Amino acid sequence: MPPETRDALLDAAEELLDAGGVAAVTLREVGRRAGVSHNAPYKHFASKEALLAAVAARELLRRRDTLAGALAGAEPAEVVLRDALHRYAGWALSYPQRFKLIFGRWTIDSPDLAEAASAASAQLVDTVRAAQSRGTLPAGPPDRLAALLRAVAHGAADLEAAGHLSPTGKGRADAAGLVDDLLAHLRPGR
Amino acid sequence: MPPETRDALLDAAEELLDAGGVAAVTLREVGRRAGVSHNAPYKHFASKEALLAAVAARELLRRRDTLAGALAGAEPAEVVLRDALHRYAGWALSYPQRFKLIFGRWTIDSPDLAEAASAASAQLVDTVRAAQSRGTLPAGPPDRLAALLRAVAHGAADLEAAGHLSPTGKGRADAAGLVDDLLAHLRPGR
DNA sequence: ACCTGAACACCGTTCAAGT
DNA sequence: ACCTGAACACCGTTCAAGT
Repeated sequence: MPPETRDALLDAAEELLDAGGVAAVTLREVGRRAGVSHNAPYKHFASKEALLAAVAARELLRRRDTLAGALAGAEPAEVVLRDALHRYAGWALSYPQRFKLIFGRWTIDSPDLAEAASAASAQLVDTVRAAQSRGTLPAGPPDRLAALLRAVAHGAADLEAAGHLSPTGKGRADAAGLVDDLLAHLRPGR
Repeated sequence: MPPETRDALLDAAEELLDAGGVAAVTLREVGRRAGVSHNAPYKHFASKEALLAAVAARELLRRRDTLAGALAGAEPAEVVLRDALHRYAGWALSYPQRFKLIFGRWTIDSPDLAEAASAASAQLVDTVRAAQSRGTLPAGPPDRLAALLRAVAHGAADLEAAGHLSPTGKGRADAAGLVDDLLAHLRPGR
């Protein structure tokens, strides 16, 4: 285990991010919490922006792994798919600051990250294809269908996190419910 | 016209926001651009956060007006609806920083804003209801259907802005296309 | 290779004045 | 009522050293 300060810095940054948003993560406070000088971070990250990118990268890789686990399940494709979309929305609502960090500035051009993202995306497309051949999703290009499903999960979670989902109580919708609505509308033969 | 410095400050803040994101809007630079001392903003806004909230508020009210215009069109409901959703996504992609500001921190609890948001939402629901009675949208609670449509437009635009929409070229999707896909899937009788 | 302390330019906010 | 200038505490980043 070479650099253990590096992990301590990442942990401290993530903690500050979760607690107070990106504005609260301060290089100096990160150093303080990691027990090093206000200036040691520069030996591990080129800048504050680079530290934030590393936090985002770590979280994205974690997400990729849990998605892979969910999609590898033995259940029918439509169940696995619904579960994965619910998890996506649940994650966004549980860690809104990480969610916003990751999608707020996709200047993260590291090849591992791009690869992680496209691997996750490919897995989702595979599951969509499986559901299509089971007749639980309509025909059509599976990648567009996957993008549509993901857009709903993403948008509904973002709107719910921002409090923009029907604040008035009548037909109250939450992100998971909207995902279910879409899946129901997509079910063929009705 | 009472306070014309106030508008100058809002304009300067918006300019900085569009150019460099929320991190680039600095109270001192805002003052500089507005031709006042680094400190005059405090006579018009309680804090930097309050200035940003006012920028978000102004943009939200503008949006409400253009949405109202689009929804008041004489065309068939499904055309008006499609147009409004396309405009929503187009706005998000044209002004990503304003979009992120507005949905990034919905602590904007001013009553005018809440009212503007819910008025816009009600108009969208009305259009959905009209499309339903024309038979171009499936039955079901119109507010949930409206939330679903908005979630797709919102999520697809956010993902496209972040570069997360199928970076690989095959079944390439953009926000407007995903909105169209959803409307096509929702068309009853097929 | 990793860390420290001083230093610089910048920022948000407050305060005592000015008109 | 609106604005200014000095001041304070804080921050990102750089630099010259230390081990």
